[in-house]
Amino acid sequence: MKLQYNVPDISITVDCVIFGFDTSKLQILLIKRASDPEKGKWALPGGFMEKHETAEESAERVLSQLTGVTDVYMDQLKVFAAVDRHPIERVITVPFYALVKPENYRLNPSSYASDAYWCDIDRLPILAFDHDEIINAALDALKRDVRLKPIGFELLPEKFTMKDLQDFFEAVLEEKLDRRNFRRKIKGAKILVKLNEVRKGAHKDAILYKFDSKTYRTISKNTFYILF
Amino acid sequence: MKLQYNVPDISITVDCVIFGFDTSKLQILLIKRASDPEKGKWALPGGFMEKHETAEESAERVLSQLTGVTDVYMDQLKVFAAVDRHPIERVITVPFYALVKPENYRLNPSSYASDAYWCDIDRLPILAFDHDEIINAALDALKRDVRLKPIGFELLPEKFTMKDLQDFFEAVLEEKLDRRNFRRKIKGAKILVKLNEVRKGAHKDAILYKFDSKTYRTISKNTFYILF
DNA sequence: TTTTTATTGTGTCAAATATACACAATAAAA
DNA sequence: TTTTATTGTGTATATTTGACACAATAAAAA
Repeated sequence: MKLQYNVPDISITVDCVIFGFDTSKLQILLIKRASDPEKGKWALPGGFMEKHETAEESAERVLSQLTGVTDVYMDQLKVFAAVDRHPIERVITVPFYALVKPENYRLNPSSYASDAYWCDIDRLPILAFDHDEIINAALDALKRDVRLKPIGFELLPEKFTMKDLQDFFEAVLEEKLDRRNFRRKIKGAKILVKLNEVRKGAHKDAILYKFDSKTYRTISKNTFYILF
Repeated sequence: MKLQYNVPDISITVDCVIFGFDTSKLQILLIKRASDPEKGKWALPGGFMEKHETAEESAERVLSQLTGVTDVYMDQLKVFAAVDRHPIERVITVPFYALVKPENYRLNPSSYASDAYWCDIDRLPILAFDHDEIINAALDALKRDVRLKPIGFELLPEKFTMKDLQDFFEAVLEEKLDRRNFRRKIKGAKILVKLNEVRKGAHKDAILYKFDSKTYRTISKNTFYILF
Protein backbone atom coordinates (compact mmCIF):
# COMPACT_ATOMS: atom_id res chain seq x y z
CA MET A 1 0.00 0.00 0.00
CA LYS A 2 1.17 3.48 -0.85
CA LEU A 3 2.27 5.76 1.95
CA GLN A 4 0.14 8.86 2.02
CA TYR A 5 1.07 11.34 4.68
CA ASN A 6 -1.36 14.04 3.72
CA VAL A 7 -5.03 13.63 3.00
CA PRO A 8 -5.84 16.02 0.22
CA ASP A 9 -9.19 17.69 0.34
CA ILE A 10 -8.86 20.18 -2.48
CA SER A 11 -9.63 19.27 -6.07
CA ILE A 12 -7.69 20.63 -9.01
CA THR A 13 -9.03 21.54 -12.41
CA VAL A 14 -7.67 23.19 -15.51
CA ASP A 15 -9.59 25.79 -17.50
CA CYS A 16 -8.73 26.97 -20.99
CA VAL A 17 -9.21 30.43 -22.41
CA ILE A 18 -8.99 29.50 -26.07
CA PHE A 19 -8.46 32.54 -28.26
CA GLY A 20 -9.35 32.75 -31.89
CA PHE A 21 -9.16 35.70 -34.26
CA ASP A 22 -11.71 36.24 -36.97
CA THR A 23 -13.03 39.24 -38.92
CA SER A 24 -10.68 41.53 -37.00
CA LYS A 25 -12.04 40.41 -33.66
CA LEU A 26 -10.65 38.40 -30.80
CA GLN A 27 -12.86 35.49 -29.91
CA ILE A 28 -13.03 32.98 -27.07
CA LEU A 29 -14.35 29.46 -27.25
CA LEU A 30 -17.14 28.88 -24.72
CA ILE A 31 -19.05 25.72 -23.87
CA LYS A 32 -22.45 25.24 -22.32
CA ARG A 33 -22.21 23.13 -19.19
CA ALA A 34 -24.08 19.84 -19.52
CA SER A 35 -24.09 18.98 -15.81
CA ASP A 36 -24.34 20.50 -12.37
CA PRO A 37 -23.19 22.68 -10.81
CA GLU A 38 -24.01 25.65 -13.05
CA LYS A 39 -25.67 23.32 -15.58
CA GLY A 40 -26.76 25.23 -18.68
CA LYS A 41 -24.47 28.18 -18.07
CA TRP A 42 -21.75 29.21 -20.47
CA ALA A 43 -18.27 28.47 -19.20
CA LEU A 44 -14.66 27.95 -20.18
CA PRO A 45 -13.71 24.49 -21.37
CA GLY A 46 -12.03 22.68 -18.51
CA GLY A 47 -11.83 19.52 -16.49
CA PHE A 48 -10.33 17.81 -13.50
CA MET A 49 -6.63 17.27 -13.57
CA GLU A 50 -5.91 13.57 -13.53
CA LYS A 51 -3.31 11.94 -11.40
CA HIS A 52 -1.09 10.84 -14.25
CA GLU A 53 -1.12 14.25 -16.01
CA THR A 54 0.87 17.43 -15.69
CA ALA A 55 -1.17 20.63 -15.79
CA GLU A 56 -0.16 21.19 -19.42
CA GLU A 57 -1.23 17.68 -20.36
CA SER A 58 -4.63 18.21 -18.76
CA ALA A 59 -5.10 21.43 -20.66
CA GLU A 60 -4.03 19.81 -23.92
CA ARG A 61 -6.51 17.02 -23.34
CA VAL A 62 -9.34 19.50 -22.73
CA LEU A 63 -8.38 21.45 -25.82
CA SER A 64 -8.00 18.52 -28.17
CA GLN A 65 -11.21 16.86 -27.01
CA LEU A 66 -13.13 20.00 -27.80
CA THR A 67 -11.44 21.23 -30.95
CA GLY A 68 -9.50 18.27 -32.33
CA VAL A 69 -6.49 20.58 -32.32
CA THR A 70 -3.15 19.58 -30.86
CA ASP A 71 0.18 21.31 -30.78
CA VAL A 72 -1.01 24.84 -30.12
CA TYR A 73 0.58 27.73 -28.29
CA MET A 74 -0.41 27.59 -24.61
CA ASP A 75 0.62 29.54 -21.56
CA GLN A 76 -0.25 29.01 -17.94
CA LEU A 77 -1.79 31.77 -15.87
CA LYS A 78 -1.85 32.19 -12.11
CA VAL A 79 -4.11 29.76 -10.29
CA PHE A 80 -7.54 30.80 -9.08
CA ALA A 81 -8.01 29.58 -5.56
CA ALA A 82 -10.66 31.68 -3.81
CA VAL A 83 -12.14 29.51 -1.08
CA ASP A 84 -15.72 29.91 -2.27
CA ARG A 85 -15.18 29.98 -6.02
CA HIS A 86 -16.98 26.66 -6.44
CA PRO A 87 -20.39 26.16 -4.79
CA ILE A 88 -19.96 22.53 -3.74
CA GLU A 89 -16.39 21.47 -3.35
CA ARG A 90 -13.11 23.21 -2.70
CA VAL A 91 -11.66 23.46 -6.20
CA ILE A 92 -8.66 25.40 -7.37
CA THR A 93 -8.07 25.79 -11.04
CA VAL A 94 -4.97 26.18 -13.14
CA PRO A 95 -5.96 28.42 -16.06
CA PHE A 96 -4.29 28.39 -19.45
CA TYR A 97 -4.69 30.53 -22.46
CA ALA A 98 -4.33 28.94 -25.86
CA LEU A 99 -4.06 30.41 -29.36
CA VAL A 100 -5.81 28.53 -32.15
CA LYS A 101 -5.67 29.37 -35.84
CA PRO A 102 -9.10 29.55 -37.40
CA GLU A 103 -8.09 27.24 -40.23
CA ASN A 104 -7.36 24.45 -37.76
CA TYR A 105 -10.37 24.08 -35.55
CA ARG A 106 -13.51 22.04 -35.93
CA LEU A 107 -15.72 22.04 -32.86
CA ASN A 108 -16.49 18.83 -31.11
CA PRO A 109 -18.60 19.39 -28.00
CA SER A 110 -18.34 16.28 -25.86
CA SER A 111 -20.14 14.83 -22.88
CA TYR A 112 -19.62 17.64 -20.43
CA ALA A 113 -20.60 20.33 -22.92
CA SER A 114 -24.00 20.45 -24.54
CA ASP A 115 -22.94 23.20 -26.89
CA ALA A 116 -19.93 25.29 -27.86
CA TYR A 117 -19.34 28.47 -29.83
CA TRP A 118 -16.82 31.17 -30.62
CA CYS A 119 -17.81 34.30 -28.74
CA ASP A 120 -16.61 37.78 -29.63
CA ILE A 121 -14.59 39.14 -26.77
CA ASP A 122 -16.82 42.18 -26.47
CA ARG A 123 -20.05 40.16 -26.30
CA LEU A 124 -19.41 37.72 -23.49
CA PRO A 125 -22.46 36.23 -21.81
CA ILE A 126 -22.79 35.69 -18.07
CA LEU A 127 -20.37 32.93 -17.19
CA ALA A 128 -20.22 30.15 -14.62
CA PHE A 129 -18.03 30.34 -11.52
CA ASP A 130 -15.28 32.99 -11.72
CA HIS A 131 -14.67 32.39 -15.40
CA ASP A 132 -15.13 36.08 -16.24
CA GLU A 133 -12.17 36.89 -14.01
CA ILE A 134 -10.11 34.14 -15.61
CA ILE A 135 -10.84 35.63 -19.02
CA ASN A 136 -9.73 39.05 -17.81
CA ALA A 137 -6.50 37.55 -16.54
CA ALA A 138 -5.99 35.85 -19.90
CA LEU A 139 -6.59 39.10 -21.76
CA ASP A 140 -4.08 40.88 -19.55
CA ALA A 141 -1.55 38.12 -20.19
CA LEU A 142 -2.17 38.27 -23.91
CA LYS A 143 -1.77 42.04 -23.89
CA ARG A 144 1.52 41.63 -22.07
CA ASP A 145 2.81 38.76 -24.22
CA VAL A 146 1.95 40.27 -27.59
CA ARG A 147 4.64 42.89 -26.96
CA LEU A 148 7.21 40.40 -25.82
CA LYS A 149 6.71 37.41 -28.09
CA PRO A 150 5.71 37.05 -31.73
CA ILE A 151 2.44 35.32 -30.88
CA GLY A 152 0.34 37.02 -33.52
CA PHE A 153 1.41 34.27 -35.85
CA GLU A 154 -0.14 31.62 -33.68
CA LEU A 155 -3.52 33.17 -34.26
CA LEU A 156 -3.43 34.40 -37.85
CA PRO A 157 -3.75 32.13 -40.89
CA GLU A 158 -0.56 31.17 -42.65
CA LYS A 159 -0.87 33.91 -45.25
CA PHE A 160 -2.04 37.33 -44.16
CA THR A 161 -1.86 40.97 -45.11
CA MET A 162 -0.28 43.80 -43.20
CA LYS A 163 -3.74 44.98 -42.34
CA ASP A 164 -4.62 41.59 -40.84
CA LEU A 165 -1.58 41.80 -38.63
CA GLN A 166 -2.30 45.36 -37.62
CA ASP A 167 -5.92 44.46 -36.85
CA PHE A 168 -4.65 41.72 -34.59
CA PHE A 169 -2.37 44.04 -32.64
CA GLU A 170 -5.10 46.65 -32.37
CA ALA A 171 -7.62 44.08 -31.15
CA VAL A 172 -5.31 42.76 -28.48
CA LEU A 173 -3.85 46.06 -27.35
CA GLU A 174 -7.21 47.83 -27.62
CA GLU A 175 -5.66 50.87 -29.23
CA LYS A 176 -5.28 52.26 -32.74
CA LEU A 177 -1.86 52.18 -34.34
CA ASP A 178 -0.54 54.40 -37.10
CA ARG A 179 -0.47 52.38 -40.32
CA ARG A 180 2.82 53.69 -41.68
CA ASN A 181 4.65 53.46 -38.39
CA PHE A 182 3.24 49.99 -37.85
CA ARG A 183 4.53 48.76 -41.19
CA ARG A 184 7.93 50.29 -40.67
CA LYS A 185 8.25 48.62 -37.29
CA ILE A 186 7.16 45.22 -38.54
CA LYS A 187 9.51 45.46 -41.50
CA GLY A 188 12.34 46.51 -39.18
CA ALA A 189 11.73 43.45 -37.04
CA LYS A 190 12.36 41.19 -40.05
CA ILE A 191 9.81 38.65 -39.03
CA LEU A 192 7.86 38.59 -42.28
CA VAL A 193 8.47 37.12 -45.70
CA LYS A 194 6.76 38.92 -48.57
CA LEU A 195 4.96 36.46 -50.82
CA ASN A 196 4.41 36.76 -54.57
CA GLU A 197 0.70 36.67 -53.94
CA VAL A 198 -1.96 39.22 -53.29
CA ARG A 199 -5.37 39.10 -51.77
CA LYS A 200 -7.96 40.63 -54.07
CA GLY A 201 -10.57 42.74 -52.38
CA ALA A 202 -12.93 45.61 -52.98
CA HIS A 203 -10.02 47.95 -53.56
CA LYS A 204 -6.33 47.89 -54.27
CA ASP A 205 -4.80 44.41 -53.98
CA ALA A 206 -3.13 43.63 -50.68
CA ILE A 207 0.24 41.88 -50.59
CA LEU A 208 0.30 38.63 -48.66
CA TYR A 209 3.00 37.80 -46.16
CA LYS A 210 3.93 34.80 -44.12
CA PHE A 211 5.91 34.56 -40.98
CA ASP A 212 9.65 33.92 -41.18
CA SER A 213 10.09 30.80 -39.09
CA LYS A 214 13.86 31.22 -38.92
CA THR A 215 13.65 34.55 -37.14
CA TYR A 216 10.88 33.14 -34.97
CA ARG A 217 13.29 30.74 -33.34
CA THR A 218 15.84 33.51 -32.76
CA ILE A 219 13.29 35.84 -31.27
CA SER A 220 11.62 33.23 -29.11
CA LYS A 221 14.88 32.62 -27.30
CA ASN A 222 15.24 36.28 -26.45
CA THR A 223 13.63 37.29 -23.20
CA PHE A 224 12.67 40.69 -24.53
CA TYR A 225 11.32 41.60 -27.88
CA ILE A 226 9.25 44.70 -27.57
CA LEU A 227 7.25 45.73 -30.59
CA PHE A 228 4.86 48.25 -29.10
CA MET B 1 -23.23 15.29 4.80
CA LYS B 2 -21.43 17.26 2.15
CA LEU B 3 -21.82 16.29 -1.47
CA GLN B 4 -18.47 15.45 -2.99
CA TYR B 5 -18.56 14.48 -6.63
CA ASN B 6 -14.84 14.16 -7.18
CA VAL B 7 -12.36 12.31 -5.04
CA PRO B 8 -9.19 14.34 -5.16
CA ASP B 9 -5.93 12.47 -5.15
CA ILE B 10 -3.45 15.24 -5.71
CA SER B 11 -2.07 17.32 -2.86
CA ILE B 12 -1.34 21.01 -3.15
CA THR B 13 1.49 22.91 -1.53
CA VAL B 14 2.86 26.42 -1.73
CA ASP B 15 6.57 27.19 -1.89
CA CYS B 16 8.13 30.58 -1.33
CA VAL B 17 11.19 32.01 -3.02
CA ILE B 18 11.93 34.75 -0.50
CA PHE B 19 14.35 37.31 -1.88
CA GLY B 20 16.51 39.56 0.20
CA PHE B 21 19.19 42.00 -0.88
CA ASP B 22 22.33 42.55 1.12
CA THR B 23 25.85 43.78 0.42
CA SER B 24 24.94 44.23 -3.25
CA LYS B 25 23.82 40.63 -3.61
CA LEU B 26 20.51 38.94 -4.12
CA GLN B 27 19.79 36.35 -1.50
CA ILE B 28 17.22 33.63 -1.01
CA LEU B 29 15.94 32.27 2.27
CA LEU B 30 16.44 28.51 2.53
CA ILE B 31 15.39 26.08 5.24
CA LYS B 32 16.75 22.68 6.15
CA ARG B 33 14.02 20.06 6.03
CA ALA B 34 13.31 18.54 9.45
CA SER B 35 11.30 15.57 8.18
CA ASP B 36 11.04 13.10 5.34
CA PRO B 37 11.03 13.06 2.43
CA GLU B 38 14.35 14.77 1.68
CA LYS B 39 15.00 15.19 5.41
CA GLY B 40 18.15 17.21 6.02
CA LYS B 41 18.24 18.75 2.56
CA TRP B 42 18.04 22.46 1.92
CA ALA B 43 14.73 23.55 0.44
CA LEU B 44 12.38 26.46 -0.12
CA PRO B 45 10.05 27.31 2.74
CA GLY B 46 6.65 25.84 1.96
CA GLY B 47 3.72 23.87 3.24
CA PHE B 48 0.46 22.22 2.39
CA MET B 49 -2.32 24.50 1.34
CA GLU B 50 -5.15 24.24 3.84
CA LYS B 51 -8.75 23.95 2.91
CA HIS B 52 -9.78 27.31 4.35
CA GLU B 53 -6.94 29.24 2.68
CA THR B 54 -6.38 30.82 -0.68
CA ALA B 55 -2.99 30.23 -2.25
CA GLU B 56 -1.87 33.71 -1.20
CA GLU B 57 -2.97 33.10 2.39
CA SER B 58 -1.01 29.85 2.51
CA ALA B 59 2.08 31.60 1.24
CA GLU B 60 1.66 34.43 3.72
CA ARG B 61 1.34 31.92 6.54
CA VAL B 62 4.54 30.15 5.47
CA LEU B 63 6.35 33.45 5.21
CA SER B 64 5.19 34.92 8.50
CA GLN B 65 5.84 31.72 10.44
CA LEU B 66 9.42 31.71 9.23
CA THR B 67 10.32 35.37 9.26
CA GLY B 68 7.73 37.08 11.43
CA VAL B 69 7.16 39.39 8.48
CA THR B 70 3.71 40.19 7.16
CA ASP B 71 2.54 42.53 4.45
CA VAL B 72 5.28 41.94 1.91
CA TYR B 73 5.28 42.08 -1.84
CA MET B 74 4.40 38.65 -3.26
CA ASP B 75 3.70 37.36 -6.71
CA GLN B 76 2.52 33.98 -7.84
CA LEU B 77 4.45 31.95 -10.39
CA LYS B 78 3.27 29.17 -12.62
CA VAL B 79 2.51 25.91 -10.83
CA PHE B 80 4.98 23.05 -10.86
CA ALA B 81 3.11 19.86 -11.58
CA ALA B 82 5.51 17.29 -13.01
CA VAL B 83 4.03 13.88 -12.19
CA ASP B 84 7.15 12.61 -10.44
CA ARG B 85 8.34 15.78 -8.77
CA HIS B 86 7.62 14.37 -5.31
CA PRO B 87 8.93 10.89 -4.42
CA ILE B 88 5.94 9.67 -2.40
CA GLU B 89 2.72 11.44 -3.22
CA ARG B 90 1.40 13.32 -6.19
CA VAL B 91 1.96 16.93 -5.14
CA ILE B 92 1.64 20.04 -7.23
CA THR B 93 2.98 23.26 -5.85
CA VAL B 94 1.98 26.87 -6.30
CA PRO B 95 5.21 28.87 -6.07
CA PHE B 96 5.46 32.48 -4.98
CA TYR B 97 8.26 34.90 -4.87
CA ALA B 98 8.38 37.40 -2.06
CA LEU B 99 10.51 40.48 -1.47
CA VAL B 100 11.61 41.15 2.09
CA LYS B 101 13.50 44.20 3.31
CA PRO B 102 16.56 43.28 5.35
CA GLU B 103 15.56 45.62 8.16
CA ASN B 104 12.35 43.65 8.70
CA TYR B 105 13.23 40.04 9.05
CA ARG B 106 14.18 37.98 12.04
CA LEU B 107 14.44 34.29 11.35
CA ASN B 108 12.24 31.89 13.18
CA PRO B 109 12.77 28.32 11.99
CA SER B 110 9.81 26.29 13.15
CA SER B 111 8.90 22.63 13.42
CA TYR B 112 9.32 21.64 9.80
CA ALA B 113 12.66 23.39 9.45
CA SER B 114 15.65 22.51 11.56
CA ASP B 115 17.62 25.45 10.26
CA ALA B 116 17.31 28.47 7.98
CA TYR B 117 19.70 30.92 6.38
CA TRP B 118 20.01 33.60 3.70
CA CYS B 119 21.88 32.14 0.77
CA ASP B 120 23.62 34.22 -1.88
CA ILE B 121 21.98 33.56 -5.19
CA ASP B 122 25.27 32.51 -6.75
CA ARG B 123 26.10 29.97 -4.02
CA LEU B 124 23.02 27.80 -3.87
CA PRO B 125 23.45 24.33 -2.40
CA ILE B 126 21.83 21.21 -3.79
CA LEU B 127 18.14 21.53 -3.13
CA ALA B 128 15.27 19.17 -2.42
CA PHE B 129 12.67 18.25 -5.03
CA ASP B 130 12.59 20.60 -8.04
CA HIS B 131 13.28 23.66 -5.94
CA ASP B 132 16.22 24.68 -8.08
CA GLU B 133 13.86 25.00 -11.04
CA ILE B 134 11.41 27.00 -8.97
CA ILE B 135 14.20 29.39 -8.03
CA ASN B 136 15.12 29.81 -11.69
CA ALA B 137 11.51 30.59 -12.52
CA ALA B 138 11.45 33.14 -9.70
CA LEU B 139 14.64 34.77 -10.95
CA ASP B 140 13.19 35.01 -14.44
CA ALA B 141 10.02 36.56 -13.07
CA LEU B 142 12.02 39.02 -10.98
CA LYS B 143 14.11 39.96 -14.01
CA ARG B 144 10.92 40.56 -15.97
CA ASP B 145 9.12 42.45 -13.21
CA VAL B 146 11.98 44.73 -12.26
CA ARG B 147 11.58 46.42 -15.64
CA LEU B 148 7.85 46.72 -15.39
CA LYS B 149 7.21 47.58 -11.76
CA PRO B 150 9.11 49.63 -9.20
CA ILE B 151 9.85 46.62 -7.01
CA GLY B 152 13.37 47.62 -6.09
CA PHE B 153 11.86 49.56 -3.24
CA GLU B 154 10.36 46.44 -1.72
CA LEU B 155 13.83 45.05 -1.23
CA LEU B 156 15.97 48.06 -0.36
CA PRO B 157 15.97 49.76 3.06
CA GLU B 158 13.90 52.89 3.40
CA LYS B 159 16.85 55.19 2.79
CA PHE B 160 19.35 54.27 0.13
CA THR B 161 21.89 55.78 -2.22
CA MET B 162 21.85 55.86 -5.97
CA LYS B 163 24.59 53.27 -5.90
CA ASP B 164 22.46 50.93 -3.76
CA LEU B 165 19.67 51.19 -6.30
CA GLN B 166 22.00 50.63 -9.22
CA ASP B 167 23.56 47.64 -7.47
CA PHE B 168 20.09 46.20 -7.07
CA PHE B 169 19.25 46.57 -10.76
CA GLU B 170 22.60 45.16 -11.77
CA ALA B 171 22.21 42.19 -9.44
CA VAL B 172 18.76 41.35 -10.76
CA LEU B 173 19.42 42.02 -14.44
CA GLU B 174 22.89 40.47 -14.26
CA GLU B 175 24.41 43.23 -16.36
CA LYS B 176 26.42 46.38 -15.77
CA LEU B 177 24.69 49.73 -16.25
CA ASP B 178 26.30 53.08 -17.02
CA ARG B 179 26.25 55.18 -13.85
CA ARG B 180 25.39 58.51 -15.49
CA ASN B 181 22.73 57.08 -17.75
CA PHE B 182 21.28 55.14 -14.83
CA ARG B 183 20.94 58.26 -12.72
CA ARG B 184 19.40 60.22 -15.57
CA LYS B 185 16.84 57.52 -16.13
CA ILE B 186 15.91 57.18 -12.47
CA LYS B 187 15.65 60.95 -12.10
CA GLY B 188 13.49 61.12 -15.20
CA ALA B 189 11.13 58.55 -13.75
CA LYS B 190 10.49 60.82 -10.75
CA ILE B 191 10.22 57.96 -8.31
CA LEU B 192 12.78 59.23 -5.80
CA VAL B 193 12.78 61.93 -3.17
CA LYS B 194 16.20 63.38 -2.37
CA LEU B 195 16.74 63.54 1.39
CA ASN B 196 18.78 66.08 3.30
CA GLU B 197 20.96 63.28 4.55
CA VAL B 198 24.10 61.61 3.37
CA ARG B 199 25.73 58.31 4.06
CA LYS B 200 29.34 58.72 5.11
CA GLY B 201 31.72 56.20 3.67
CA ALA B 202 35.36 55.75 2.81
CA HIS B 203 35.10 58.45 0.17
CA LYS B 204 32.84 61.25 -0.90
CA ASP B 205 29.53 61.34 0.96
CA ALA B 206 26.60 59.72 -0.85
CA ILE B 207 23.24 61.43 -0.92
CA LEU B 208 20.38 59.38 0.52
CA TYR B 209 17.05 59.01 -1.25
CA LYS B 210 13.75 57.47 -0.41
CA PHE B 211 11.01 56.26 -2.64
CA ASP B 212 8.19 58.63 -3.57
CA SER B 213 5.11 56.72 -2.47
CA LYS B 214 2.79 59.03 -4.39
CA THR B 215 4.29 58.17 -7.75
CA TYR B 216 4.44 54.54 -6.67
CA ARG B 217 0.69 54.35 -6.69
CA THR B 218 0.45 55.99 -10.10
CA ILE B 219 3.07 53.72 -11.60
CA SER B 220 1.69 50.57 -10.08
CA LYS B 221 -1.58 51.12 -11.86
CA ASN B 222 0.13 51.38 -15.23
CA THR B 223 0.55 48.11 -17.01
CA PHE B 224 3.87 49.14 -18.49
CA TYR B 225 6.66 51.04 -16.89
CA ILE B 226 9.88 50.11 -18.57
CA LEU B 227 13.05 51.34 -16.96
CA PHE B 228 15.66 49.20 -18.68
C1' DT C 1 50.79 67.24 6.60
C1' DT C 2 50.74 65.96 2.05
C1' DT C 3 49.86 62.62 -1.44
C1' DT C 4 47.39 58.81 -3.17
C1' DT C 5 43.28 56.27 -4.08
C1' DA C 6 38.60 55.05 -4.62
C1' DT C 7 34.22 56.76 -4.90
C1' DT C 8 30.44 60.31 -5.75
C1' DG C 9 28.34 63.51 -8.72
C1' DT C 10 27.47 65.90 -13.08
C1' DG C 11 26.65 67.26 -18.83
C1' DT C 12 27.16 66.92 -23.78
C1' DC C 13 27.18 65.17 -28.26
C1' DA C 14 25.93 61.74 -31.69
C1' DA C 15 23.03 57.96 -33.02
C1' DA C 16 18.85 55.59 -32.90
C1' DT C 17 14.10 55.56 -32.35
C1' DA C 18 9.41 57.30 -32.19
C1' DT C 19 5.85 60.27 -33.71
C1' DA C 20 3.15 62.99 -36.73
C1' DC C 21 1.55 63.47 -41.03
C1' DA C 22 -0.16 63.50 -47.01
C1' DC C 23 -0.65 61.75 -51.38
C1' DA C 24 -0.65 58.65 -55.43
C1' DA C 25 -2.25 53.96 -57.08
C1' DT C 26 -5.81 50.76 -57.46
C1' DA C 27 -10.29 48.23 -58.13
C1' DA C 28 -14.88 47.82 -57.35
C1' DA C 29 -19.30 49.97 -57.20
C1' DA C 30 -22.14 53.66 -58.38
C1' DT D 1 -16.32 57.61 -66.17
C1' DT D 2 -16.72 59.12 -61.62
C1' DT D 3 -16.78 58.15 -56.89
C1' DT D 4 -15.17 55.79 -52.88
C1' DA D 5 -12.60 53.07 -49.84
C1' DT D 6 -8.43 50.87 -49.23
C1' DT D 7 -3.35 49.84 -50.04
C1' DG D 8 1.21 51.39 -50.14
C1' DT D 9 5.01 54.62 -49.36
C1' DG D 10 8.68 58.72 -47.09
C1' DT D 11 10.13 62.70 -44.58
C1' DA D 12 10.82 66.05 -41.03
C1' DT D 13 10.85 66.72 -36.02
C1' DA D 14 11.06 65.43 -31.34
C1' DT D 15 12.49 62.16 -28.00
C1' DT D 16 15.35 58.75 -26.12
C1' DT D 17 19.45 56.22 -25.76
C1' DG D 18 24.35 55.32 -25.46
C1' DA D 19 29.03 56.65 -25.10
C1' DC D 20 32.11 59.16 -22.72
C1' DA D 21 35.64 62.67 -18.94
C1' DC D 22 36.57 65.34 -15.16
C1' DA D 23 36.16 67.82 -10.69
C1' DA D 24 34.99 67.15 -5.64
C1' DT D 25 35.53 64.58 -1.63
C1' DA D 26 37.23 61.77 2.40
C1' DA D 27 39.84 58.30 4.11
C1' DA D 28 44.15 55.91 4.11
C1' DA D 29 48.90 55.81 3.15
C1' DA D 30 53.16 57.93 2.87
